[in-house]
Amino acid sequence: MKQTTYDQLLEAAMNVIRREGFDKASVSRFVKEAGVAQGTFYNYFASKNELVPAIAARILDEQLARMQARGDAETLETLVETMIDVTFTITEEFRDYISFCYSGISMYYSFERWDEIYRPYYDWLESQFSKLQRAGRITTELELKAAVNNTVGLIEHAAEAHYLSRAVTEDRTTAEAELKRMLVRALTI
Amino acid sequence: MKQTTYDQLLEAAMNVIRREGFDKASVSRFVKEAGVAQGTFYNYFASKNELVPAIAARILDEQLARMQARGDAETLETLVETMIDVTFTITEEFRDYISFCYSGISMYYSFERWDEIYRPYYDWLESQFSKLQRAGRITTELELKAAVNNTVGLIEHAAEAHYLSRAVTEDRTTAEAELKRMLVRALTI
Amino acid sequence: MKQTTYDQLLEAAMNVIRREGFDKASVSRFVKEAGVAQGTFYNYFASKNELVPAIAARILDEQLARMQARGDAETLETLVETMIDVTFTITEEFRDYISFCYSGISMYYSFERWDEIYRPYYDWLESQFSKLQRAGRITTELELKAAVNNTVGLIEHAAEAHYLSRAVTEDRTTAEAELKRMLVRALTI
Amino acid sequence: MKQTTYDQLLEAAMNVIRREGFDKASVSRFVKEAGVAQGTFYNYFASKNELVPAIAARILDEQLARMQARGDAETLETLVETMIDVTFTITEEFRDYISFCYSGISMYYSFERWDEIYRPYYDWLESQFSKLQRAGRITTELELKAAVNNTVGLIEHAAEAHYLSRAVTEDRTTAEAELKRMLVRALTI
DNA sequence: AATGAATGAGAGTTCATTCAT
DNA sequence: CATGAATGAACTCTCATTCAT
Repeated sequence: MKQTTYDQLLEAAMNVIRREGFDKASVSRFVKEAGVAQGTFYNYFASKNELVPAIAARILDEQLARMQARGDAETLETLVETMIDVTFTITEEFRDYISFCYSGISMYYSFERWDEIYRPYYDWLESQFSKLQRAGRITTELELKAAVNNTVGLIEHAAEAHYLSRAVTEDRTTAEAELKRMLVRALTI
Repeated sequence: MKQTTYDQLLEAAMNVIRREGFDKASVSRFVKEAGVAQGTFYNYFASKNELVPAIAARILDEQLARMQARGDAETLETLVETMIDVTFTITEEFRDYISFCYSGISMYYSFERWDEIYRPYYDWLESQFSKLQRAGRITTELELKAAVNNTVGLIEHAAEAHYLSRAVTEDRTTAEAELKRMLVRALTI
Repeated sequence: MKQTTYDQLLEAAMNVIRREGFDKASVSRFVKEAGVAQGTFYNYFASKNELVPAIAARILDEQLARMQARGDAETLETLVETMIDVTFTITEEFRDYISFCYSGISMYYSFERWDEIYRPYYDWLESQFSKLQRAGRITTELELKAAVNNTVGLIEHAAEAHYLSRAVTEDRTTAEAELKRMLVRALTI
Repeated sequence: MKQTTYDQLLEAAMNVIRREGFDKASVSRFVKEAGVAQGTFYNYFASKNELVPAIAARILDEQLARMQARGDAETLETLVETMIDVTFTITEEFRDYISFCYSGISMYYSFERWDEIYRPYYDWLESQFSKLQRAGRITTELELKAAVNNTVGLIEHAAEAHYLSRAVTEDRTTAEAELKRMLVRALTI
């Protein structure tokens, strides 16, 4: 099955960014990599900036899909473990794009755009938390939405600290274990 | 007392960013705002990029100074409260520069540069945690460095979610309370 | 009665120019406005430039038709009055296209193209002058073709000064009266 | 004496327009001709469009200077003769720029910009007319400002018809004579 | 230490036009 | 006749940086 021009362009853009870094990321590089004309880019993206949320969405979609693929968790421990594991793996895989997306979105878009992209993930987690709460496996001391927010934020921060910062020296297993312990302590009844 | 040209330039840069946004941030704007010649900039900064860590450091120094000004905390609750309060206030005050710094550093520098800037903050918090641990006020279940890292990350994430994202609708007091409760649950004995 | 694609395109182009100005005048705008495909334009116009004389001709045809609709003038005064009145009205109505036509024709075509478009108008006026001359109502001191040329030019210049320039403050009635007086003085026996 | 960069650029732009026509007129051609860098252009002109009124002003300044160089006219005939002669000569000399200026100004500027450029010329002519009127050599039937406006317009139109249109076949002497006769008839007592 | 004119590569974007369907 | 994706040259303009004064 033939790849669409849109996919060609998105993939090319991601390759360029991975290989040459954010600085060299330019429309002219993208189209050269994709093997299409300069003008073709603008048939698919209104501007260069529109590439940024497109990449971000692709990563988050992938992340959520992997979490959902594991099925609904029976316990808080399992849920937290899944989230941590998938987030760390995704962060490792897509480390080269994550800075790019942060920079790009904060530069060119309001944070509402972030929320829009994160929305499915937040909604899914909220429903998971809600279910566990009804099963008596999560504290009712915490407000649900805030807990969701803080959980996602904490896991992401840890994964980024691990994979984007070279200064963190502990191994992944330790980092994940510490993080899990902290989260379970925070959320358990 | 006369302001040094260096300070003039740094302040001018911050004014431009605050007033005109990240996109308009350029050396030519900075020097116009500072009222000096184009070439003068390069007597003080090796390149435009050097401005980014300079601004980041200025913000983090200010943040740490305010935390330290409150004196050593006797309890975990007090420490967490102080950190949350100061971080939220700083994030509010300097919200316009935070994206700029993230973007700039991730674009032009390795994350080691981040660590270097954060180092005094981490060190201070580690000593605070250590002291509280010895006083039996923090769990010994968690590895100290990881706990420090995760704590800073969680607070920062929450503050940024609150001030940089317009989608979060809860008020500051609620956000802070939820965050504190979660952190204390995670860290307390 | 269904409008032909040609007319749709011409009308669309005129709408775009009127609404969005000369700068936005491009084939892609025209076809979007007309609701046809990009390629369709080239079934009706050899190139974008061909639109310019098409619009110019449409305006001049309309102008001449209105003058002729008033019937043959018996006196110089009546003729001059008719010409002035119609020219001022047309200039007002089509002011948005006049710059476009001037620019476009001078850019892409020789002035012979102008003459070609103006030819029917000149010919008609020459016959009118000739008739009045024979009736002893126009001086024979002036060479006919030159007088025709100068008359058309003077009236057009005045109308454009009135409607395209905001600096002219006199009202239309005054401007027309002064112009008529001047022309009659120049042409009368 | 060394030519300033500004003059180099203006002259280069005029050469390019004369040699290659309006279509090829682009900033990159101008700077190549002037032998300076692309960016240098923007040290002297805020945008490409700013070149247009600059050229227009240069031409009109030259025209007025030549008219004034002939000294104050004693009779209407002399004044009209001078104006016609100078305008025809200037139009011939600068014929290649005149379309460019018309197009450019009408495209990018309000007509107020035209008035601004023409102002010194109008003012001078008004004072000349006024003087001749007091000397009993010009009719008082016509309103002064309108007469000035119409006179300038008529002469310009005739000169442009002569030099920009290839269809006009009469020689310059005849064209000038006809024009003069018409104007004197219109303005004389 | 300060100046600011000059640099020139390269950015994002637009556009008229083509052509296979 | 109509389509619209693809083209790619050309455009204006910005920018960080240099260097003679």
